[in-house]
Amino acid sequence: MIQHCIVQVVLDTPLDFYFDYRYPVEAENFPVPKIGMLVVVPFGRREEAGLIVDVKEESEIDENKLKDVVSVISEIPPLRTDWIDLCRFAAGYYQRPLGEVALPSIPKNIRANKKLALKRAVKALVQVPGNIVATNMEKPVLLKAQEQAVSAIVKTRGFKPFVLYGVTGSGKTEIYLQAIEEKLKQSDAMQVLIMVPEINLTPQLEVSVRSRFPGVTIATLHSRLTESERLKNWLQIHTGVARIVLGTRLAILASMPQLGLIVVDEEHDPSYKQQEGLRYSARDLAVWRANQLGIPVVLGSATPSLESWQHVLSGRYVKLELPERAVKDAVLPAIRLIDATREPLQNGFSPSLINAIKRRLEKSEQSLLFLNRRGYAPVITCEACGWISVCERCTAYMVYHKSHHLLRCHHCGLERPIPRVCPDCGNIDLQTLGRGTQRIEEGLAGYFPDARILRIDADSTRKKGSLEAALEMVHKGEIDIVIGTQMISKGHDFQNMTLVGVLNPDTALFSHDYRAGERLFSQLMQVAGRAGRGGVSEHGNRSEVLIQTRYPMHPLYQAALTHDYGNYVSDLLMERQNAGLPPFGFQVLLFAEARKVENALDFLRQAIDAIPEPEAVIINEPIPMAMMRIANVERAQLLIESTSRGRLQGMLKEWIPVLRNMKTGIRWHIEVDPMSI
DNA sequence: AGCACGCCGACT
DNA sequence: GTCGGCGTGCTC
Repeated sequence: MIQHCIVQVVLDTPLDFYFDYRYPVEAENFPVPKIGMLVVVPFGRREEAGLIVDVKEESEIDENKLKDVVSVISEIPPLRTDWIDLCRFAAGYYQRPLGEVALPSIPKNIRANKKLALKRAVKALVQVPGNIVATNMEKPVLLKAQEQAVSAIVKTRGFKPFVLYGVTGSGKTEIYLQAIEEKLKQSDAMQVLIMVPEINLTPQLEVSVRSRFPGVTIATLHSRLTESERLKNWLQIHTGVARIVLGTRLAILASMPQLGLIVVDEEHDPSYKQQEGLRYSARDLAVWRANQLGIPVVLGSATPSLESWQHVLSGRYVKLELPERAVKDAVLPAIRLIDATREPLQNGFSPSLINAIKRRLEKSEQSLLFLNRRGYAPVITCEACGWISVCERCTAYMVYHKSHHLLRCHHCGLERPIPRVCPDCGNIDLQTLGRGTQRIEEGLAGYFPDARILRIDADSTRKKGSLEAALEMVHKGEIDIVIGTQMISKGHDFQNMTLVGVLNPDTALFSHDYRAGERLFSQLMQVAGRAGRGGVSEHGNRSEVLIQTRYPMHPLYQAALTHDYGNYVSDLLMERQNAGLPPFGFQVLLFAEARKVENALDFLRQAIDAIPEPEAVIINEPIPMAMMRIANVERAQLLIESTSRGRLQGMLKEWIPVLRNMKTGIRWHIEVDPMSI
C-alpha cells in the first residue's frame, strides 16, 4: 500500500488559489517533497508544471477530487523560499495570482519538462573554480568622488539603497565594475545583478563587463534570447555557476540564490516598468529584493526618478554624487537654446543649426539630429475641406511614409495607399503637415548635398542587425550627420560627435501626462551625452547641444541650460506635493476595454459602486483614454488615489475579487503605480 | 486563460 | 439528419 502526502502546488493560471495533489511517499523517482520543487501534475485535460509551495498531511479538498502528481522535475535544484517570497510579494502588490508570476519566470523548456534539452543544459554547466575574479586589465584611476562611491557601496553590510547620481560620462560604469569586483572578492559564491533598460541598446556595457571579468561566468537574461539560450543562462544563474547576471527588467525575477549586490543602471528609465501582464516596476522590485536579502542596491542615473530623489531627501536612500566627467579633458557640452519665435525655422531648421552643422562638416566632425517622430509627416490634410488622414481603427493619425509610399498607423500598424485626391471633397491638392525623420532627412540633403546622412529609426532598422550595422558606420566615421529618434539617445559613445541638434521637443511641455517634463529632461540630458564624449574636439571647440524651441524661458529648458537637474527636480517635487501626485500620493488605474467606449465606462461606474470603503480613497471620474480606440477596441480608465500605499493595497485586496465576479464580459485590468495617466 | 459541455441555424 | 456558433462553468 503506497503512502501519500499532500503537496500544495501553484500553476500558471489566472485562478488565484493553489491546488492540492497526492504525492507518493518513498516511491521510486519521487524524492522527499520540498517547498520549491517543480512537479508535473494533471490539470483539467492537460498536464502542467507546477511549483510546490507547501507540503502537508491532509487536504481540505474532497478525496475523490484529488489527483496524483505525475512526476518530479528533479534535474534542477528546488527554487528557494526567498525567491518564492519575492514572487509572492510581486503577485500581491501588483494584484496577480502567484502562479502567473512564478511560473513564467522559469524557462519554458523546464516547465515543458523537455528531458533532452534539460539533460544537455545541466551537463553543460561547468563550475568555474573559486575566486578568479581578479582582472588582468589595467583599471582606470578613479576620481575622488568615484573612489568614495565604490567604497561606500562595498563597505555596506546589510540593506542600503544608493542613488548614484552623475551626468553621462561621469564614470558610473567604472563604479559598477569596481564595486562588482570587490563584491565578488568578498565571497567565493556571491552573485551580482546588473540591470539595464534595454540590452540591445547598450551592448557596450556587456562588452566592458565581459572584458573586465574574463573567466567569470556572466549570464545575460532578456526577452530576445532563444529558448535554449534562456534555459542555459537561467540554469547557470539558478545553480550559482554564473556570478554576474546582466539583464533587462525580467532578470529581477530570476532565481539568484547567492545575490549580494544589485545595480540598476538608468534607474529612471520607463522601460523598467512592464506594460502588460504582471505590470511590475523592476526598479522597485530590485529595492524590495535588496531589503529582503539585506544587501546594497545601486540606482544609477544622470536624471534620477522623482521617487528615488525624494527617498534621498527623506534619508531613506543615500546619494552618491559624481560632479564631473571622468574622461580626461571631457567637459559637459555647452547647451544653447535657439528661440524659434525669433529665428524662424525653414524645413524644420533654424539658420543657427544649419550653420553649426556646416561648421562640423568643414572640420570633418559628426552631428546628431534628434527628432522623436518617425515617418515623413505625421499627417496629411486637405486644405480645401479640412480632411485629415486619420486611422479608421484608432484614435490616431495615419503617418505619411514617403519612401514606402503609404500611410501607416503607428498604433495598430494599418497601412493604406496615399489618396491621390481628398477622399471627402476630391481636391487634388493634399498637404503634408509637420515633420518626421524622413522629411528632415530629405530637407537636410537639400542643404548639404555632399554630406553622408544616415537616418536611424524604427523604420530604417526593421531588419535584425541593421541597427548594429548603422551604429558601426557612425563609429567608423563613414557618416557625417545622423538623424534619429530616441533609439539613438541611449548608451552609444560617439567619439567624433561634437554637435547634437534637438529639433522639436516642445510637444512634451504641454502633455496631459504629468511625467512628460521629467521624461523630456532626461531625454535631453541623455541625447546631450552623445556629444563630446571623447573630450574637447580636436579643433579645440567644446561640443554643443542646440535645442530649437518656441519656449526658451520654460523652466525645463532653463534648467537644462545649466545641466541643473537638482534644482529642476526640487520644483517638480514641490508641484507634485501640492497636487498629491507621486511620489507623495499613490495611484491605481483600472482599465476597461469594449467595442463601444460607453460599455467600458459603464463597467467602470459599476466598479466604483463595488469599492469597499470608498471614503478611504480618492475616486476620480471614469474617462475615455487619450488614445481612446486602438485596433477597433475602445478603452476607458478609472484613476484611484490615496495618500497611503497601505490603504490602497488593502482596498484592492477586497475590490478585485468582487470585480472578478462581476461577469460583465468586459476585459479589464489593474495597474498599480502607473507610469502615465 | 483553456477547454469542456450545451442547445439552436445552414449544409452534404 | 450533422457541423459549428460562442454562452457558462470548471480546473485539486
